[in-house]
Amino acid sequence: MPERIFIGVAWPYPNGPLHLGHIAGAYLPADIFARYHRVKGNEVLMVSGSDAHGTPVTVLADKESRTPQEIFERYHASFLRSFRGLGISFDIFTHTDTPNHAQTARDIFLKLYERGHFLKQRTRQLYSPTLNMFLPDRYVEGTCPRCGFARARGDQCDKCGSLLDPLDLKEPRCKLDGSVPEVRETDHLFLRLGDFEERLKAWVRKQTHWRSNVHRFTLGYLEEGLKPRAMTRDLAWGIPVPVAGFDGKCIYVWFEAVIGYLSASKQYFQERGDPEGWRRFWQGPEVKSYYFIGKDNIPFHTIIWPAILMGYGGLNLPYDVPANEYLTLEGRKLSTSEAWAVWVPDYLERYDPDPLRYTLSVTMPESGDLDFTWKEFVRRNNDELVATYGNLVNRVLTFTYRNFDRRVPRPAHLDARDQALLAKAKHTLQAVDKALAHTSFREAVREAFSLAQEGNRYLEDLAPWKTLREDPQRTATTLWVALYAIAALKTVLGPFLPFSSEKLHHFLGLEGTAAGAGWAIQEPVPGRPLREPAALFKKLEEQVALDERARLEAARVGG
RNA sequence: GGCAGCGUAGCUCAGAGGCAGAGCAGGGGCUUCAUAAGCCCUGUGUCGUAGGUUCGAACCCUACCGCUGCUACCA
Repeated sequence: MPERIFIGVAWPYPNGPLHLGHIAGAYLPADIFARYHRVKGNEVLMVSGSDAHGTPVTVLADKESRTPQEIFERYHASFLRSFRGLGISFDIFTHTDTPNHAQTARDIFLKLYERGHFLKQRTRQLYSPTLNMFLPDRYVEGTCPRCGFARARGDQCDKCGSLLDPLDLKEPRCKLDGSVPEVRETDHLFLRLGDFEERLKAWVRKQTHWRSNVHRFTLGYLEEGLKPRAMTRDLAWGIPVPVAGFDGKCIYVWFEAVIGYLSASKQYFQERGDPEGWRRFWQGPEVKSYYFIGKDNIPFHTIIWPAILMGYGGLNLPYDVPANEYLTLEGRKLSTSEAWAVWVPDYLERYDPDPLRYTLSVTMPESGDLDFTWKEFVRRNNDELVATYGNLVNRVLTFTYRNFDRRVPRPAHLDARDQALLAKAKHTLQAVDKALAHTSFREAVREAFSLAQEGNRYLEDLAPWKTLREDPQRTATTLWVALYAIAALKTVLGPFLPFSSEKLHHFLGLEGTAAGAGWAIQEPVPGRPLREPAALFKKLEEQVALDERARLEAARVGG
């Protein structure tokens, strides 16, 4: 029976192009998961969009003397190209600057307001008269009142480690333009998260299928107690607060960004003339909703978003939040400001998508931070994709194509050795299935590759190039079995390597697409014509690793 | 300061109470269908340090050392 799977993926800030960290942390695992469920015949809705509002966008806009609108549109377009190039298969990738989203966000905000979940509080904050804006804590620096360190941040002193209130800083300066901020009073609406604390605790305790890092982090967070949290900001760029007396203020970007999951779902179905269709992915116990995010987003998805949903009512809470840890690059944390990153648009100019998808799948930071290096990338491409998988496919297909009239050979008696490989292929289909269902992507791809290795061993044992002359029947059988293993590889690697799986599907003489062929091994049909094979992957020069490493170092700023 | 994570073979990492593992690199051999690809053989590690619990500890507990991240506006 088909399942229904909702997949929400982190909403990127459109203040720069996507880099490998974004892909490994959220978009690739979400895409693998979506493709896996689609090929199994399950109904999938995978959504995300640009988080158009928020300070990072306005800061960049100021810096470049452009409007936030221009900035977000530029990078939103870039995101769409990156996803297309990498084969990240969103059903919809929208943004938060749409009337539909604003209306959805206002509706939820007002509902919580009417139900008394908001608290009005007057706060004193630093205001920059030159920038005409209230300054976020991190954009203020000054002298630490405890230890006298001259460059303490607004929220914390990096020297003595004290947590600070920016109002306590001596000689505060604005980090953006160096001006001296002044103190101003301002009213904000605070969401009383405490209203949901007990329900959240009870709910989280039951989510024993969550990854342990996510589960523990969330429980620890809840144990500390939930304080009211400001859900409005003194900003001009965003969704205006729909409550009287809050003119000139906007809804906190995180409050409305998570609502994007819902508004994007509505938009998707509206565009298909089925305005109520979204309900099938948001209501009812038969739908499972997964949220693929980086670890820094955990509390927003396991506490704040569920709290909002509880307050609103009638919609499903997350089923799982398989948050990833961080990908580091050549041993160092990725940093946009220091330009220490591999940008997706750059990557796609020079290389194919599947090698990156493969390397990141194997190096996915599921349980701890993991390091990406260009040397490993080149090695995995050459030793694993080209030599193990690509070469297996190539040697079997070219040998069959040349010696068996360009058709699938007819097998004779299957002996124990043949049966063993067929069994291994079937077992791999199940093992990968199980690993993917549990969002264990590294394990899944390892399982899949062990079949490729087994396939090479099988060929080595049976040596069809030796038996071709004296025993064509034996040779035909060997090749048929090998083709079977390759057909299995095409299926199990499809979610990871969609582009090469489609190629292989074509070479095998199959009609339609690999993505539409089901989670099953397409048994080779004797006599069916094969198509002329070509290499699935390109070998990369060792020099590539050195060049790319040098390119990184050259681009690096500061640090 | 608080919270979290990490420290296992030359390198990158798995493992999580019961004889220390994989891949890569290095060494030796076989093969030639294949993108000079493939296959086999080859691992002497105080599992960060010091204690503790246990018949038994990389694994659990405590302390310490080192590294990292987060601390609520850069995944």
